Amino acid sequence: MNPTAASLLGLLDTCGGELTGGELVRVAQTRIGDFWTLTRSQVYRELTKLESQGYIQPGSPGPRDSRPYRITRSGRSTYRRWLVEELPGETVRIPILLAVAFGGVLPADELRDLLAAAHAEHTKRLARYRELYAELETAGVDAYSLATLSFGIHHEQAVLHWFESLPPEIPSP
Amino acid sequence: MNPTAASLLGLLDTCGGELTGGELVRVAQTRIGDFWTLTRSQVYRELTKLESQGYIQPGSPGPRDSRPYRITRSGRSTYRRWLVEELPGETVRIPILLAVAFGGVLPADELRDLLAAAHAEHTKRLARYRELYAELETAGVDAYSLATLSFGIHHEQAVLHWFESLPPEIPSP
DNA sequence: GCATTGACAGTCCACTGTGGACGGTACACC
DNA sequence: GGTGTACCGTCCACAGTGGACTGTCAATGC
Repeated sequence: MNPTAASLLGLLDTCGGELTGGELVRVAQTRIGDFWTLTRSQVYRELTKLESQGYIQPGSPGPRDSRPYRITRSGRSTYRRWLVEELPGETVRIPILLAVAFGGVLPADELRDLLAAAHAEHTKRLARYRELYAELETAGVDAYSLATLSFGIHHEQAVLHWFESLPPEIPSP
Repeated sequence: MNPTAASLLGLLDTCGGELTGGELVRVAQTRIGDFWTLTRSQVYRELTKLESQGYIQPGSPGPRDSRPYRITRSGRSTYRRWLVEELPGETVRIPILLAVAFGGVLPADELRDLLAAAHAEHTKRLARYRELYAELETAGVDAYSLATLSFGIHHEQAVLHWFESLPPEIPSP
């Protein structure tokens, strides 16, 4: 079991019915998209494997070759166990830090532009998260969804604080 | 050019000499390991490609088939341009958030244990970063290295704040 | 001296994750 | 009805991960 498979099973488990590959991609985008990416290719590959492992079951085909899947009893217990026993650690890949790490060899104005663009990007993202949070909160969404979104907010705030804490030796906006 | 290739060129550029694959893995671990992972397999694959592209040049072989590489003029200009023009966005993959997102279907005590373990882990990491920061600062390391480490500190602080901000409905330590 | 051992340099492979190209199908709109 | 478009799923090439494996050197102990 890998995280992608587990998240697909999680989505199928918590949707209370059947979802096709395309629907899973969409649902994943809104429900876990901010901290976990599911691409279409990945989703369909995993669905094939999950079916062969008996963790999901296809329902009756819909339009355009769409195949809705439903989680099985064994799929449910497997992914829940995976969540608590085999959860991998987080992986961080932050390209902008590469630019900072090697920033000493870059022209000062280019590094500054780079940092300014990233700063603007994160500012926008934070604003979007906050807005979304307010919406979901008033909509009475469950605490778990709010908690993951709240993580995003904490993260973006930290990034912005970091930008603003850069010492004057580093050309920053 | 991909981020891995760029970071290898960056390391070769800023080391002021030659490095073998093994040395690159080690140097990467200490210099950029906290926000970018380089595995051995990846490093050697990239080195082969970088040499065929003329971005690096092998020096005279050392013991145990070790091949030190030096960056070329074209390698230098290519990766520096990449840094400012083609830097990809950050990718975040945080498995613990999967457990939170689907936490509603988990037994409360299991979720709590999971969160407690993660909290302890991040607390330790933050302490380590802070220690390292103090060391590097007194050692008079350049501002760029301190800045990347500082990012790690901001990130870990944010994660811990998030843990502590979880609402009582979510079983947390 | 020589064998054993262990660390190290690099190779290889299977799997996971990303991104874009592609073909077929249904639906909406004229 | 015919056409465009959005959608469903497939496929492929590349990037990234992790572990198994070979060969080499050096230290250690006999």
